[in-house]
Amino acid sequence: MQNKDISHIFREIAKILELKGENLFRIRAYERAAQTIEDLPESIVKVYEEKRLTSLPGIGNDLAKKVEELVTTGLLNYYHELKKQIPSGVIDMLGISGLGPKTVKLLYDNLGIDSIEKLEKACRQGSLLSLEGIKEKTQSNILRGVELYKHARERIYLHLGLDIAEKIIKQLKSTGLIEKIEIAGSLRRKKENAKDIDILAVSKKPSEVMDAFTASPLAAQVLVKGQTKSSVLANERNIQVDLRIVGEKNFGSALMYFTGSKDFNIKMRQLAIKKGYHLNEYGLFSDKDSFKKRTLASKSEKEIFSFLGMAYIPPELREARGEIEASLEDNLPELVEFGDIRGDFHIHSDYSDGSISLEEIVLCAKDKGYEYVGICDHSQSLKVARGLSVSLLHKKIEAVRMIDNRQKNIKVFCGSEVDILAQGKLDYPDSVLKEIDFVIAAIHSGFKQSKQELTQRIVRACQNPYVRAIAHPTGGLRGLREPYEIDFDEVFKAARDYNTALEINCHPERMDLSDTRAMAAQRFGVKLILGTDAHNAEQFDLMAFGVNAARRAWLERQDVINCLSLDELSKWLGK
DNA sequence: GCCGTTTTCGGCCCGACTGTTTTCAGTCG
Repeated sequence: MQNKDISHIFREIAKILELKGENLFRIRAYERAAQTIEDLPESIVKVYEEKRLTSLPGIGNDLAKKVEELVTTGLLNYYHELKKQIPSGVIDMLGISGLGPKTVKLLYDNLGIDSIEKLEKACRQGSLLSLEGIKEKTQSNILRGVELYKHARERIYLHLGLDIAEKIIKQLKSTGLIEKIEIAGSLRRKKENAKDIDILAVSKKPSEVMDAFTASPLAAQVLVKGQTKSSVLANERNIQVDLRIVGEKNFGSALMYFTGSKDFNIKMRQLAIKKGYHLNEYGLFSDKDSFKKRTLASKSEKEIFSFLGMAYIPPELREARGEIEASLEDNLPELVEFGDIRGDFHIHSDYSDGSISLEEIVLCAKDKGYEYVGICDHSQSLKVARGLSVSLLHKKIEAVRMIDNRQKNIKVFCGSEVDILAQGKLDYPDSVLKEIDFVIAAIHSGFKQSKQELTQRIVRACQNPYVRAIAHPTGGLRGLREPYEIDFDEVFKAARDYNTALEINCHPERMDLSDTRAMAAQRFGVKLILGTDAHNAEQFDLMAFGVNAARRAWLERQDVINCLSLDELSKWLGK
């Protein structure tokens, strides 16, 4: 039973309870617990075994018992009973935008609609009009929701989301109606993927901006259009874009609200209440009553945090994972910044499957202002990526040495991304490994092995005296291949004890370790290393996304190998 | 169902937009 299985079951329970019209706060308790378990950087089974379940936020006695039942029996009787009451197709209908529990229940109870297919048919036949409170407009909106559902929009990578957002911002600015505009939402928090794009702007003519936005050539479809808030589907990737207009004096509070996360907002508002204030997107107020209230802060986020006695919380941390408490105690981490990065290690040259030469790599690294660069090509077994035979590796070592000798302002290391073979042996013998400056070990085969076998392979690699890091430790390819299962405690322990770094692979399809895993690793005492896995010149830019993930993982400079000075790095390489 | 520096009971974030109403419920973020 994995964390994601249990969080899935809790979410399903929440949906069924919604359909049954249960107490909203009870429903939210299940959703909150699901989120806690999903974000949990360690195995819920371990938390259960160590009797720490009720110490998790949002998990009390009752939910702890349910987790226990799931962990020990693999089943949950309560869930089983609930599922009997509502067909699964009815639960699926909740996934349709604009269709909530009340309407779904109405459709199911009165028309027996228990699947999205039946819903679509009923809309087309006009059957919904027989119901009280549903007229032509609602029916066509539901049908539109069904259409959108069928062309399911997936979450998009951060870099693509930022790209689309920039285009829209550029277009809006060109209207001349905008005084100030910023990306908010999960993109501002630098979350690795986004389900929508949130933009906040200041304008004296909000309704004209709304007209321009909804009529934009970049918008394929208008979902909602109001005085100060509109949503469209972008013609690129069909992603939803929300635009909100506020006054200059509310910009800070609106930016905070619109940046989220949702859980962060809830906690902030609760904190404001506890201190006797009232917080919403228009500001921090002395009182909820609109006649008595005075504005305490609203213009900038800093002002609001400061009035609440808090240190400024960078957007990347705003996930309700303890940052509010840390901020109140003035105990926030000093997050690593892009400017702290002094080099990149995980780069492939045209010796194996990269498209750039050694010389070009050095130029790219200099261009980034790096002090050092490691060139890692694949090892001999990885034939598909033209892994280097021992003799070719020797040639490459020679070539790198020659280039390095010619450099004044940058140190060039010869590295290798060495396969961890099925039994945990490395793809070059130690006698060869010791000639390489930087060995990063990786699993590229045998993904189907058991959790124990995969864990042992990585542990053995960590223990090898020549291995300095483990590349993409969980092996997932987003949307393509599920990560393999490993025992993180064991891997973290080996990495810490043998001073082997774990990579945050910056490639958007990898992002491995993820932010929450990297956070867990750091708390275990493991060092992290950022690697772009660049195979061409453009991919050097992916480092920024690794820094984003590192910041979301609460990492400071001393946690990240790429921040070491050349001297410190050389010492570390010597293990 | 959770949770506690006002509380072990009685709260639980809050406002915009929509459609169907004639003051509001449902949905969303």
